[in-house]
Amino acid sequence: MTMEDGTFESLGYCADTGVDDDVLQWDQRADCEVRQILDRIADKWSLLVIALLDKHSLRFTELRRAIDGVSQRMLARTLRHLERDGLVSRTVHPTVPPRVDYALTPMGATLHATIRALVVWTEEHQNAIAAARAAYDRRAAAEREAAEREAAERAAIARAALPSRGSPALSGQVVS
Amino acid sequence: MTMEDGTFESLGYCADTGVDDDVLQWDQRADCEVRQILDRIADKWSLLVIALLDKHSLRFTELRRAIDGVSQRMLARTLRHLERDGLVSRTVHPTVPPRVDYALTPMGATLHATIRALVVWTEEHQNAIAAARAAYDRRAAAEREAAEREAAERAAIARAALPSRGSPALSGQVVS
DNA sequence: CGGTATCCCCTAAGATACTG
DNA sequence: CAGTATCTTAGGGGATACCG
Repeated sequence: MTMEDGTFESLGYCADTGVDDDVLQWDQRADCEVRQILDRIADKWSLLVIALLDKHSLRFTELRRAIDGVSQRMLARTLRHLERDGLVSRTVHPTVPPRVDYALTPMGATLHATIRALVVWTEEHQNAIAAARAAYDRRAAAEREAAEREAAERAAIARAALPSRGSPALSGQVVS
Repeated sequence: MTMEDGTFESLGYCADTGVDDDVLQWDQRADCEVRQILDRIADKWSLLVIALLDKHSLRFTELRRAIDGVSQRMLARTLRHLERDGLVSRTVHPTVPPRVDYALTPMGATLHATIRALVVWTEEHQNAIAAARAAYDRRAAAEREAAEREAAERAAIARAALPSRGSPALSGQVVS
């Protein structure tokens, strides 16, 4: 059985609260349906599959080869999910070497357009993001270094203040 | 140390291949930067944070309360990531009860707009998706049932064909 | 208040092997 | 070829405890 499904018992259906523009409402809804659908769409492989299928339909192995890095299991899983969601269609040709073609449904095609916008955003900002990361890391490194220097200094002071002989009977050894 | 980071050693930088429209190129790039950024954006909490911060800046605990379900650890992690990527800014007020405000950077704001498009898509299609899922599940259930009926029939036939006594010495029991 | 560090569990996803 | 079944592992993410 197992079914490896989920989706059903997660985050019980929360009735749509009408067309409310409030952002708080947005994330409320995000918690119910949007979140889940988005997670599926944006998962590791779905995007790639949708991207590839936008040009023309492909068979299983063609997708497998095109994606490079996806395991058989993950590709099958991804395709079944997308099929279940009505985003890709699966047509089996009962030939001798079995042939299965995957294609985008009309709905899948509209999703592709939307996703494309996100990808474009990412492409446009990837340099800015890389720069921000570099800056952040530089700052973090500087801070860490400063902290270490300070710690060393403190240790030196402690050493100087202590009597030449080591531990005075109990407690206090090197001090952290 | 641990740092719990990653990001660095994953998927070495792949130089941008110019502005090529080919879809194959798209997913190639998706494998390098887009994929990773998208994963961050679409992760369990980032979306919510960005959504909330779009209205006005918030402090840590305000976000914590607003999101409901997020652990301290995850919220902190998410915020660090978003800060590192230059999507949210973190300003510390050195008051007696320390106060830290988080806000969207300009880049974060543009991302919000883009994400919003995706959310709108999801909202517009969630009914269609739900319907597709229901249809798929119905089909699957029907198929499974049919398979079970067939199996039962086959078992009945096997039982009838077999002599009243059980396994004939070696091999062939129920036959697959 | 605003975090970081630690432990620990559980699921997602890769590798492998088998089936129709 | 087009999958499913099984095993195993990395890391996402919660709970808890402690620092500044």
